[in-house]
Amino acid sequence: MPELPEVDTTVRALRPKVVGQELRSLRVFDPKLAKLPALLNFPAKVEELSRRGKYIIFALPQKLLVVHLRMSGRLAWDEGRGVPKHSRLILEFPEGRVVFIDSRRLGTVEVTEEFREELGPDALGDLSFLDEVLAKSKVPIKVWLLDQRNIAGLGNIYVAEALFLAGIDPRRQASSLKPPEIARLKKAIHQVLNEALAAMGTTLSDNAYRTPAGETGDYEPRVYGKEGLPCPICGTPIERIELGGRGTFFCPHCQK
DNA sequence: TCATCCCTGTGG
DNA sequence: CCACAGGGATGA
Repeated sequence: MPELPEVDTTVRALRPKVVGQELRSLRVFDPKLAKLPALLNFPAKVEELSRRGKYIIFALPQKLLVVHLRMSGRLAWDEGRGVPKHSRLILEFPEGRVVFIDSRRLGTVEVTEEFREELGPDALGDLSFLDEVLAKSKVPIKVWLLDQRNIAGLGNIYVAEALFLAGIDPRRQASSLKPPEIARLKKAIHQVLNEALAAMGTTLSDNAYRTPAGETGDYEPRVYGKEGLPCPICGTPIERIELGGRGTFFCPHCQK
Protein backbone atom coordinates (compact mmCIF):
# COMPACT_ATOMS: atom_id res chain seq x y z
CA MET A 1 0.00 0.00 0.00
CA PRO A 2 2.32 2.69 1.15
CA GLU A 3 4.49 4.82 -1.02
CA LEU A 4 6.55 7.82 -0.04
CA PRO A 5 3.66 10.06 1.07
CA GLU A 6 2.09 7.37 3.24
CA VAL A 7 5.42 6.39 4.79
CA ASP A 8 6.41 9.99 5.38
CA THR A 9 3.06 10.79 6.96
CA THR A 10 3.49 7.78 9.22
CA VAL A 11 6.97 8.84 10.29
CA ARG A 12 6.00 12.43 10.95
CA ALA A 13 3.05 11.37 13.07
CA LEU A 14 5.05 8.87 15.11
CA ARG A 15 8.13 11.00 15.63
CA PRO A 16 6.78 13.13 18.49
CA LYS A 17 5.39 10.01 20.14
CA VAL A 18 8.53 7.89 20.18
CA VAL A 19 11.69 9.98 19.77
CA GLY A 20 13.39 10.29 23.14
CA GLN A 21 11.14 7.60 24.60
CA GLU A 22 12.24 4.26 25.98
CA LEU A 23 11.20 1.22 24.00
CA ARG A 24 10.29 -1.18 26.79
CA SER A 25 9.62 -4.39 24.89
CA LEU A 26 8.51 -6.04 21.68
CA ARG A 27 5.45 -8.26 21.59
CA VAL A 28 5.49 -10.63 18.64
CA PHE A 29 2.38 -12.17 17.09
CA ASP A 30 3.88 -13.60 13.93
CA PRO A 31 6.36 -16.51 13.91
CA LYS A 32 8.22 -14.82 11.08
CA LEU A 33 9.27 -12.08 13.53
CA ALA A 34 10.00 -14.34 16.48
CA LYS A 35 13.73 -13.64 16.53
CA LEU A 36 13.48 -9.89 16.90
CA PRO A 37 13.23 -9.40 20.67
CA ALA A 38 16.49 -11.24 21.31
CA LEU A 39 18.33 -8.83 19.06
CA LEU A 40 17.69 -5.81 21.26
CA ASN A 41 18.52 -4.74 24.80
CA PHE A 42 15.63 -3.22 26.70
CA PRO A 43 14.90 -0.54 27.49
CA ALA A 44 16.21 1.09 24.32
CA LYS A 45 15.83 4.81 23.82
CA VAL A 46 14.63 5.86 20.38
CA GLU A 47 17.20 8.38 19.25
CA GLU A 48 15.65 9.14 15.90
CA LEU A 49 12.85 8.10 13.59
CA SER A 50 13.43 8.54 9.89
CA ARG A 51 12.41 7.54 6.40
CA ARG A 52 14.70 6.27 3.64
CA GLY A 53 12.71 5.66 0.48
CA LYS A 54 9.82 3.57 1.75
CA TYR A 55 11.73 2.26 4.76
CA ILE A 56 11.00 3.41 8.31
CA ILE A 57 14.00 3.43 10.62
CA PHE A 58 13.91 3.49 14.42
CA ALA A 59 17.41 4.45 15.53
CA LEU A 60 18.23 2.79 18.86
CA PRO A 61 21.57 2.67 20.67
CA GLN A 62 23.92 0.77 18.34
CA LYS A 63 20.97 -0.71 16.46
CA LEU A 64 18.45 0.13 13.78
CA LEU A 65 14.96 -1.32 13.73
CA VAL A 66 13.97 -1.16 10.07
CA VAL A 67 10.38 -1.55 8.94
CA HIS A 68 9.07 -1.93 5.40
CA LEU A 69 5.30 -1.94 5.06
CA ARG A 70 5.17 -3.54 1.59
CA MET A 71 1.60 -3.98 0.41
CA SER A 72 -0.69 -4.07 3.40
CA GLY A 73 1.38 -2.97 6.38
CA ARG A 74 0.75 0.05 8.55
CA LEU A 75 1.88 1.45 11.87
CA ALA A 76 -0.69 2.61 14.38
CA TRP A 77 -0.17 4.52 17.60
CA ASP A 78 -2.51 3.94 20.51
CA GLU A 79 -2.73 3.72 24.26
CA GLY A 80 -4.85 0.57 24.33
CA ARG A 81 -4.07 -2.88 25.59
CA GLY A 82 -5.93 -5.27 23.28
CA VAL A 83 -4.44 -6.80 20.16
CA PRO A 84 -5.93 -5.35 16.96
CA LYS A 85 -6.73 -7.70 14.11
CA HIS A 86 -3.71 -8.56 11.94
CA SER A 87 -1.22 -7.30 14.51
CA ARG A 88 2.22 -8.76 13.86
CA LEU A 89 4.32 -6.78 16.30
CA ILE A 90 3.79 -4.27 19.08
CA LEU A 91 6.45 -1.84 20.29
CA GLU A 92 5.68 -0.94 23.88
CA PHE A 93 6.45 2.53 25.23
CA PRO A 94 5.62 4.02 28.63
CA GLU A 95 2.88 6.21 27.23
CA GLY A 96 1.57 4.11 24.37
CA ARG A 97 2.58 1.70 21.69
CA VAL A 98 3.29 1.33 18.00
CA VAL A 99 1.27 -1.51 16.47
CA PHE A 100 2.47 -3.07 13.22
CA ILE A 101 -0.68 -4.24 11.46
CA ASP A 102 -0.24 -6.19 8.23
CA SER A 103 -2.95 -8.45 6.86
CA ARG A 104 -0.95 -9.95 4.00
CA ARG A 105 2.17 -10.38 6.14
CA LEU A 106 4.44 -9.25 3.33
CA GLY A 107 5.93 -6.44 5.37
CA THR A 108 9.39 -6.81 6.90
CA VAL A 109 10.98 -5.82 10.19
CA GLU A 110 14.64 -6.32 10.89
CA VAL A 111 17.32 -5.27 13.33
CA THR A 112 20.67 -4.29 11.87
CA GLU A 113 23.63 -2.12 12.73
CA GLU A 114 23.75 -0.38 9.39
CA PHE A 115 21.14 0.46 6.79
CA ARG A 116 22.25 -1.22 3.60
CA GLU A 117 19.67 -0.89 0.89
CA GLU A 118 20.48 0.08 -2.65
CA LEU A 119 18.26 3.08 -3.04
CA GLY A 120 18.36 5.79 -5.66
CA PRO A 121 18.01 9.47 -4.76
CA ASP A 122 14.85 10.34 -2.87
CA ALA A 123 11.93 11.28 -5.09
CA LEU A 124 11.28 14.39 -3.01
CA GLY A 125 14.80 15.71 -3.47
CA ASP A 126 16.67 17.28 -6.35
CA LEU A 127 15.79 15.41 -9.54
CA SER A 128 18.37 16.90 -11.87
CA PHE A 129 20.12 13.53 -11.99
CA LEU A 130 17.30 12.29 -14.23
CA ASP A 131 18.62 14.18 -17.25
CA GLU A 132 21.67 12.00 -17.42
CA VAL A 133 20.38 8.69 -16.14
CA LEU A 134 17.20 8.29 -18.14
CA ALA A 135 19.17 8.43 -21.37
CA LYS A 136 20.91 5.20 -20.45
CA SER A 137 17.88 2.99 -19.97
CA LYS A 138 15.72 1.19 -22.44
CA VAL A 139 13.07 0.00 -20.02
CA PRO A 140 9.61 1.57 -20.09
CA ILE A 141 9.63 4.79 -18.11
CA LYS A 142 6.94 3.43 -15.80
CA VAL A 143 9.08 0.41 -14.93
CA TRP A 144 12.16 2.59 -14.48
CA LEU A 145 10.42 4.91 -12.03
CA LEU A 146 9.16 1.96 -9.96
CA ASP A 147 12.67 0.58 -9.48
CA GLN A 148 13.84 1.85 -6.09
CA ARG A 149 17.48 1.58 -7.12
CA ASN A 150 16.81 4.32 -9.67
CA ILE A 151 14.68 6.67 -7.61
CA ALA A 152 13.40 5.98 -4.12
CA GLY A 153 9.87 6.45 -2.89
CA LEU A 154 7.58 6.18 -5.89
CA GLY A 155 5.11 3.32 -6.22
CA ASN A 156 2.39 2.28 -8.56
CA ILE A 157 -0.09 5.04 -7.74
CA TYR A 158 2.20 8.03 -7.87
CA VAL A 159 4.10 6.85 -10.92
CA ALA A 160 0.79 6.66 -12.76
CA GLU A 161 -0.20 10.08 -11.49
CA ALA A 162 3.12 11.72 -12.30
CA LEU A 163 3.22 10.33 -15.84
CA PHE A 164 -0.31 11.54 -16.38
CA LEU A 165 0.50 15.05 -15.18
CA ALA A 166 3.60 15.07 -17.36
CA GLY A 167 1.65 13.84 -20.39
CA ILE A 168 3.99 10.90 -20.94
CA ASP A 169 2.94 7.44 -22.11
CA PRO A 170 4.09 4.90 -19.49
CA ARG A 171 5.28 2.52 -22.24
CA ARG A 172 7.86 4.97 -23.60
CA GLN A 173 11.48 3.90 -23.33
CA ALA A 174 13.18 5.97 -20.66
CA SER A 175 15.89 6.95 -23.12
CA SER A 176 13.33 8.31 -25.56
CA LEU A 177 12.27 11.19 -23.30
CA LYS A 178 13.22 14.60 -24.64
CA PRO A 179 14.52 17.35 -22.34
CA PRO A 180 11.18 19.16 -22.16
CA GLU A 181 9.48 15.90 -21.23
CA ILE A 182 12.02 15.18 -18.52
CA ALA A 183 11.49 18.69 -17.20
CA ARG A 184 7.74 18.08 -17.07
CA LEU A 185 8.30 14.73 -15.37
CA LYS A 186 10.44 16.21 -12.60
CA LYS A 187 7.86 18.87 -11.93
CA ALA A 188 5.03 16.31 -12.02
CA ILE A 189 6.74 13.99 -9.54
CA HIS A 190 7.16 16.77 -7.03
CA GLN A 191 3.66 18.09 -7.59
CA VAL A 192 2.02 14.71 -7.08
CA LEU A 193 4.07 13.87 -4.01
CA ASN A 194 3.43 17.26 -2.43
CA GLU A 195 -0.28 17.01 -3.12
CA ALA A 196 -0.35 13.55 -1.60
CA LEU A 197 1.66 14.66 1.43
CA ALA A 198 -0.78 17.52 2.01
CA ALA A 199 -3.60 14.97 1.89
CA MET A 200 -1.70 12.58 4.21
CA GLY A 201 -1.55 9.94 1.48
CA THR A 202 -4.07 7.79 -0.34
CA THR A 203 -6.58 5.44 1.24
CA LEU A 204 -8.01 3.41 -1.62
CA SER A 205 -10.28 1.10 0.27
CA ASP A 206 -11.65 0.49 3.68
CA ASN A 207 -9.13 -1.83 5.24
CA ALA A 208 -6.19 -0.08 3.66
CA TYR A 209 -3.72 2.58 4.67
CA ARG A 210 -4.41 4.80 7.65
CA THR A 211 -2.32 7.35 9.45
CA PRO A 212 -1.04 6.19 12.84
CA ALA A 213 -4.04 7.93 14.40
CA GLY A 214 -6.41 6.00 12.14
CA GLU A 215 -7.27 8.80 9.74
CA THR A 216 -7.70 8.16 6.02
CA GLY A 217 -5.42 9.70 3.40
CA ASP A 218 -7.46 11.96 1.18
CA TYR A 219 -5.44 12.13 -2.02
CA GLU A 220 -7.75 11.37 -4.94
CA PRO A 221 -5.96 9.76 -7.89
CA ARG A 222 -6.59 11.22 -11.35
CA VAL A 223 -5.95 8.01 -13.30
CA TYR A 224 -4.83 5.26 -10.92
CA GLY A 225 -7.63 2.72 -10.57
CA LYS A 226 -9.84 4.70 -12.96
CA GLU A 227 -10.09 2.26 -15.87
CA GLY A 228 -13.02 3.14 -18.10
CA LEU A 229 -13.70 6.42 -16.33
CA PRO A 230 -13.28 9.68 -18.22
CA CYS A 231 -9.90 11.38 -18.23
CA PRO A 232 -10.19 14.50 -16.04
CA ILE A 233 -8.66 16.56 -18.83
CA CYS A 234 -10.14 15.31 -22.10
CA GLY A 235 -12.84 12.80 -21.18
CA THR A 236 -11.28 9.88 -23.05
CA PRO A 237 -11.76 6.64 -21.09
CA ILE A 238 -8.74 5.76 -18.96
CA GLU A 239 -7.04 2.56 -20.08
CA ARG A 240 -5.49 -0.19 -18.01
CA ILE A 241 -2.59 -2.24 -19.32
CA GLU A 242 0.06 -4.41 -17.69
CA LEU A 243 3.63 -3.15 -17.46
CA GLY A 244 6.38 -4.69 -15.41
CA GLY A 245 3.80 -7.04 -13.98
CA ARG A 246 1.78 -4.19 -12.51
CA GLY A 247 -1.52 -2.64 -13.44
CA THR A 248 -0.88 0.58 -15.32
CA PHE A 249 -3.46 3.31 -15.82
CA PHE A 250 -3.18 6.14 -18.32
CA CYS A 251 -5.04 8.39 -20.72
CA PRO A 252 -4.29 7.29 -24.29
CA HIS A 253 -5.11 10.77 -25.57
CA CYS A 254 -3.23 12.99 -23.11
CA GLN A 255 -0.18 10.78 -22.64
CA LYS A 256 2.06 10.48 -25.68
C1' DT B 1 14.00 -8.83 -18.30
C1' DC B 2 10.46 -11.86 -17.08
C1' DA B 3 7.76 -15.01 -14.38
C1' DT B 4 7.06 -16.58 -9.93
C1' DC B 5 6.67 -16.27 -5.23
C1' DC B 6 5.72 -14.31 -0.75
C1' DC B 7 0.57 -13.84 1.84
C1' DT B 8 -4.32 -12.66 2.69
C1' DG B 9 -8.40 -10.12 1.70
C1' DT B 10 -11.82 -8.17 -1.26
C1' DG B 11 -14.66 -7.31 -5.09
C1' DG B 12 -16.62 -8.58 -9.50
C1' DC C 1 -14.83 -18.85 -8.37
C1' DC C 2 -11.10 -15.96 -10.26
C1' DA C 3 -8.67 -11.55 -10.72
C1' DC C 4 -6.36 -8.37 -8.54
C1' DA C 5 -4.03 -5.66 -4.84
C1' DG C 6 -0.32 0.59 -2.90
C1' DG C 7 6.12 -3.96 -2.99
C1' DG C 8 10.06 -6.35 -3.75
C1' DA C 9 13.34 -10.59 -3.86
C1' DT C 10 14.61 -14.38 -6.55
C1' DG C 11 15.86 -17.64 -10.02
C1' DA C 12 15.55 -18.86 -14.83
